Amino acid sequence: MISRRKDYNMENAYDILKERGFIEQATHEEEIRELLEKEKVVFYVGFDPTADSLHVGHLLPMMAMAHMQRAGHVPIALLGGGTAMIGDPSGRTDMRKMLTREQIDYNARQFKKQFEKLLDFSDNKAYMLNNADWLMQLNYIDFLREVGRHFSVNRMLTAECYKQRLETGLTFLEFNYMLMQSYDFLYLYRKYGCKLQMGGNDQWSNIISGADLIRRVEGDSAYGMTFTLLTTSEGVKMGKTQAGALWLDPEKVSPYDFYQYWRNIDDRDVEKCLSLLTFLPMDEIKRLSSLEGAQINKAKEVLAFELTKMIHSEEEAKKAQEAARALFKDGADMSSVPQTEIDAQKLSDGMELLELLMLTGLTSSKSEGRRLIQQGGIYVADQRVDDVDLKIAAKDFDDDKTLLLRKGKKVYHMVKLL
RNA sequence: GGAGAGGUUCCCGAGUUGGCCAAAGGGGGCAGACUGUAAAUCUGCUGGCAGCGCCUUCGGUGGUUCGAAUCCACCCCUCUCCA
Repeated sequence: MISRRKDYNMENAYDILKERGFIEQATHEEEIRELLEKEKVVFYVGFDPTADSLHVGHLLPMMAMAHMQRAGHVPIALLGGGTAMIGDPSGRTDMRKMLTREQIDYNARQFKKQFEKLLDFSDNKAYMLNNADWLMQLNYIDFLREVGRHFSVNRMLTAECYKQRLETGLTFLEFNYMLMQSYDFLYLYRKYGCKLQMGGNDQWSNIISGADLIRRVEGDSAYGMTFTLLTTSEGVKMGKTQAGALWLDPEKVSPYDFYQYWRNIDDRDVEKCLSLLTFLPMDEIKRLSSLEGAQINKAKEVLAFELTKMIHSEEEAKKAQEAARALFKDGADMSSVPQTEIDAQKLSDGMELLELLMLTGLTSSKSEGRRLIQQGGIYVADQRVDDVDLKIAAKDFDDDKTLLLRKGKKVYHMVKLL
């Protein structure tokens, strides 16, 4: 059993994904394995371009694509610019907002930068496409005649993805989503020879119907696979923070905060995250995640470092790690702690701490700050504050004109005097 | 188009004999204790502001009233059944 997988070069991409826990369902497990063994396979994953950055939820499919590419296959990142104009009803209770072409194009450029961290787009080793390019010019009658006739409404109605919406209501607009997405697969099959679609588990129905369409229209086999949902041990989607999603864009979530997110994950999620979100070899992951008690913190550091390095850069990862160590242990460099610069003039007759807290974004209102102080949750230069009306003046700053604020145990913010 | 049900604070969800409702309860979130920058547990907080008072909030707009989330009118939206 163990020796079977000594030779990593021979490893099948399917086995890698399987071993690392990516795969939830597959249409034809054995056939897919074989296909990946024999051929250079073009495959695609759809992404919804409604936000201006990818987030942690996208990381899992991105990693899967990267593993596949490393094994010699060709990923297509398909942006749903056209389907975004319809909105996928799968598992949703609300209708999705519609975006303009300009917004989608802008988002696409942001996505591309982030994809490039993990995928190599040179020499057609990967593609990024937008389905608006072919969906927008479809002719309704032609489409119905070519694609629509292959879909049975009876069967669609029994599809899992519509179950919920059948109870709460589903518009015809959204009902069409499945046809659009199936057509995408067909289009990619014809144009790029794409034979495999992967996606989140909520896409299962759409994926199967696309593969079916290819079988019917082209008489060739097409396959589908869905990924595990990246959830915390609590069963909640990973990557939700109080501020919203954990974005990959450093403008939206600083590398330090990104690092800290992973540094702080639940013990029980360490192994899963390491195997799904890093390229570390499995035996190393096994070793790290079997660490006991406080030792597991080492594994969390590795996880945080690896991920920050991959998404941002090795330099940012180092800075974040040093900053974190400096704050929580005793170290030197604090340059990466989130920082706010403030004009010395504003402090000339002292500024209320409550106001400073708001300036730094540590609190969103004075009431909140007041509450935190009353509960002993605010520290200035490592001293717990007990006076709600405390004023901060220039003399409170260090020699290097900085002042460290802290909220709770681990939210730090540096104020720098100008 | 017809008949019903409903839109409440971050979410779910009470509240409709008009005042005692900034609005029960739960969830989530934040903070404190405990710890390992973890989990579990316990405690507190959870609309805003120049804190015992004031201001904005219960789909929208007007109205009745000393006073409305609660009553009336019109409008918007959602769902269910019928066509």
